[in-house]
Amino acid sequence: SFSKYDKTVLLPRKRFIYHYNNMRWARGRHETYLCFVVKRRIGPDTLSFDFGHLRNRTGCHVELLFLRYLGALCPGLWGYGETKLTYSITWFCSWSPCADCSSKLAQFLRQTPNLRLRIFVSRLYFCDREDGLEREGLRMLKRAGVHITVMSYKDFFYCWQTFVACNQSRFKPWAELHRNSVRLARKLNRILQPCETEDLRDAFKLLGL
DNA sequence: ATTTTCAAT
Repeated sequence: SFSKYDKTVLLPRKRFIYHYNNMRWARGRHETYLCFVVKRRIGPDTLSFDFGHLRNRTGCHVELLFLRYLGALCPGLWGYGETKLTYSITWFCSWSPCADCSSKLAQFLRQTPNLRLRIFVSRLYFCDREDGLEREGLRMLKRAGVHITVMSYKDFFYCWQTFVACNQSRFKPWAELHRNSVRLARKLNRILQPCETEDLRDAFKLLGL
């Protein structure tokens, strides 16, 4: 239930820096953090509705934990007719989702068209193999309408201001932040480019075959 | 050149 996480507690500075560091060899990050902002859409306007952060639990990746809390975070998401509300969620995750989470998220989002999701990630989780399931998972999310982006300086800066107990201290970027972000963004772009077989599938679909 | 990864002890 909602009370299981304390949304009033901000992330300690060191924890944020350690877990969101986008270094190439992120040794020992055996946890994943997810900072989120929930916005309710009313007509053309969006209103910030809630924010906070979550950490994975043993046996439950943080994305699926978030889905568990979704009903409490977005009242009216599953209403009928007039009572059905539209939400936009932006989350910032220290790792990109695994194949299983991507698949479950994509499936969930297809069933919930009144929910928009934007995902920022600090690092790419198991995305080295060309034919890896994690890569395909990210493409599935894209096809389900999710915008996935690698976090850049402005995103880390925003998270620092929003989710971290920064006590008005300014965000100090670590060495290589920008370089790593650019490298990972290029890698993600290559991953998200539809592969040849998908192009063919789309072409067949257009032709009605 | 190679290193890690929502742990497993």
